Amino acid sequence: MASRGTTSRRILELAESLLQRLGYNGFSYHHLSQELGIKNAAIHYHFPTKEDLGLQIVEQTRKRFNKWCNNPENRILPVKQQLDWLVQTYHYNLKLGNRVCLIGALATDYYTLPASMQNAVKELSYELQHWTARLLENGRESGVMDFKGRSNHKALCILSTLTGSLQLARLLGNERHQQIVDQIYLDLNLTY
Amino acid sequence: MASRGTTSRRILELAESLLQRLGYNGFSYHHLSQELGIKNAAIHYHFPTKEDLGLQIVEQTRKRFNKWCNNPENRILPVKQQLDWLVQTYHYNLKLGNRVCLIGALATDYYTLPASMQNAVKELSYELQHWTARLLENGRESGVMDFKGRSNHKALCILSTLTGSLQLARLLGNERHQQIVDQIYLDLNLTY
DNA sequence: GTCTATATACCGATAGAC
DNA sequence: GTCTATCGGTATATAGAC
Repeated sequence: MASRGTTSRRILELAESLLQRLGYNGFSYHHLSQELGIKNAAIHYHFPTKEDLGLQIVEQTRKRFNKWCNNPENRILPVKQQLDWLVQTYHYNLKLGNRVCLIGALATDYYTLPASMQNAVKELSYELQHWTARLLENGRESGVMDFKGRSNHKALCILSTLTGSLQLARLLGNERHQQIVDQIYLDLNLTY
Repeated sequence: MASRGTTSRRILELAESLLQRLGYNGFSYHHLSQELGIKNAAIHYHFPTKEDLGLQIVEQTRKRFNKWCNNPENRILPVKQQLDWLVQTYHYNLKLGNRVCLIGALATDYYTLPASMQNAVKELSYELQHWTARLLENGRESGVMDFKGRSNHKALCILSTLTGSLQLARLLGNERHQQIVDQIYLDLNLTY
């Protein structure tokens, strides 16, 4: 199992990258072993099955997200800066090599995933949606931003947009992503 | 090659369904042959390689889209009805069994696709974006809808939202899709 | 146009030496 | 903790009979 050994971390990091670039069914232990300069048996030592590896990728992302959200320093940040952080998280995927977001990658492969991974990515998306809805609700109440309808629906809408944006960027050009983000801010009566 | 023989059409239809449910790397000739009650060699007779099959799926969708857009009966429809048609196209994927849209499915698998498919899906997304931008531009000029910024950016934003929405629906529940669509209409100062 | 049979490659995974 | 070696399964694809 993966704890914090260097090799484990290198495997996990590369696997996350490949998953978001090629999809869950698009990368293999062979890809990993070649690029890391080790044999596939070594990877199986750290992650016995591909399900173990995939699950840890999702759980790692969940922990990263929840850690940021629960950090008191971040919780007291102005609403707009918290939204900026969310948006930068997506933009970071683009910069790292046209990755799509983890949720989008796993959603399109969803019905081929082991149940443990399905449940984990469901949890992640639920937490993300909940946090974003609260953020927007606060933003509207405090007059920082403006939008119609329920904050929960607007949150779902914005998260869908960010998810789709990284995918369209692959087809229509990376500059499209920033244009879409600008439009989101415009629709919220904000400037990025 | 596939023309209009019954078997070819059955293969193409099932392959399209599997592609949008399981991803390009998530379905096989074995899946197809089992469900159609024929042998995988028969499928190779109609579609020699998986690339041939995948390419025809994309080209079929392109033709379907362009045929609708270029139909004079549809071109004279009120702007809102044309937008409704676009939105229903996405909703239809959901009804057919939680399919994601073709563009979303192929975008996440993009870097594992043969070049011919990459080019075809690029073309499709370009045509879709162009048509949607013109639709929104007309809608705003005629006072049917309202939004800030460039119509081209708003079009990209809405298409991203619809793409992501079918994916989030898998994780958060199908009812989320309609909520997201309602929000899109609300943001356009329209009612669905 | 569909079949049986098979070629070839790659996949995830394991046994056992070091 | 990493290696060599290999198993069993499945993938795409083809040859040739019917």
